[in-house]
Amino acid sequence: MKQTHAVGIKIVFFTVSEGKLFAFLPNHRVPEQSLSHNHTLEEEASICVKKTLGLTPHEGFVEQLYTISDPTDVHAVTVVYYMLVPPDRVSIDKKGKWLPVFENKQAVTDDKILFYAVQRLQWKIEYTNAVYSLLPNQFTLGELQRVYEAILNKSLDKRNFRKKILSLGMVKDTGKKRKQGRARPAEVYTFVSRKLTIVEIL
Amino acid sequence: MKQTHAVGIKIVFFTVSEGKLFAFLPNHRVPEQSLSHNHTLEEEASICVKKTLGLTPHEGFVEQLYTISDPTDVHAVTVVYYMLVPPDRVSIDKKGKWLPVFENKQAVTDDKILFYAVQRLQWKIEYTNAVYSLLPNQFTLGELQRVYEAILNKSLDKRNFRKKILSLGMVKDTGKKRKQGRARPAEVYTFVSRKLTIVEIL
DNA sequence: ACAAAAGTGTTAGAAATACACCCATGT
DNA sequence: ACATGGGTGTATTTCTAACACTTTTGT
Repeated sequence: MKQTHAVGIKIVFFTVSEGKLFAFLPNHRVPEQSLSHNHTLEEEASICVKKTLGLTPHEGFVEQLYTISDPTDVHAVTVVYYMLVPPDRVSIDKKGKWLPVFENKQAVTDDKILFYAVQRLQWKIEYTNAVYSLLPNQFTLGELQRVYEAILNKSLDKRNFRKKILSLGMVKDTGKKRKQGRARPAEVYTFVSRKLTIVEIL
Repeated sequence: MKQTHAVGIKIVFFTVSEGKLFAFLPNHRVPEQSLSHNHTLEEEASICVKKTLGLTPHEGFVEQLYTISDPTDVHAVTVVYYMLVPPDRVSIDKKGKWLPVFENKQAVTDDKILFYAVQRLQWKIEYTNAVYSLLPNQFTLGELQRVYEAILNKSLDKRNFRKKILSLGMVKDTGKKRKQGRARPAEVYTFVSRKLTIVEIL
């Protein structure tokens, strides 16, 4: 005799904007959805992404975090994911629901999930190219650094950062330059690969 | 309207013995069990551990790996764990069901799960004291090194290994010595903590 | 001329790696 | 005496971290 359970998924959506890490938390909650029959978890996650932000999952980077269970909850079993959302796909009308992760002082229902997701994200960007999904196709090293700083919540040394990134070979120079304001134009880079890659020094 | 799903758990049991990493694979399968109502995943995992090997989970180290889904499977959703089993709790009569992970050439039904579990385990022991659960309370550095070598599937330099382990402060000297065979008696060590600890150099 | 961000090298300390011999015991 | 596993130190290389000034552009 087989027993069945209500299964849900939760997705912590992250984006970086104005030098800050934001999470999508409408009503101070992590978006959640029930798993339907005939759907895999991945399919259901796609639907959740679509429904919540109007995106498809391959527009960002999605990773499964872990699975929790609580027989007394609406969902006896909940599979938790996080997704990195490119800032240009964040629509303005949802602005109020994106909370700055490190500054927010409001209570968040799923704060443990949120903090764990942040930690896993911080970890992930240290040894993979996962940040590609938080930057447009072309970007400057300054922009890249600001994304790292926003996620790690600390400032980094410019020279050491560039040395590291370039030695890892995760980005390549396009030869183009971009002017911004009244500053010196910056070199424009692209990611060598826009798929998740373990970057390690051989 | 809420839909429900059959949920299962699978546990990859590891142990180290005779200098080799073994996984418990009766019928070349990873042990599996259905989640019952009123049980959390952790409770169900405990029951599975008990039923499969006659142990309680706190006799070893248990970690959740990830959750997979297949709507056409007996279990639409399966949560995968691995557990490190102290070798002295491995009973002889189950001997034939423990397969040597790196030497085994027989087909294993859940080989992807198995290999992923091995990889996560290899990773884990690099920055935590998780191996405590594969050693008795008292052990020599030689025994500890053989456990690392079995899991990493490569040999390590004795001097560098000892330097590293001692500098991490995860073990302490008991002052006792243990004679084994016709060799020089070895210092006996214990783990500073038998809880999972992130070991890093400050 | 000045404000703003981009770009660039060196040095010192820490950590990782490679490597070979003597020690204490049992047979 | 010899076989077995235990124990120890040094030199090299690599990685990390700290640090300040010049360049190019717009105003």
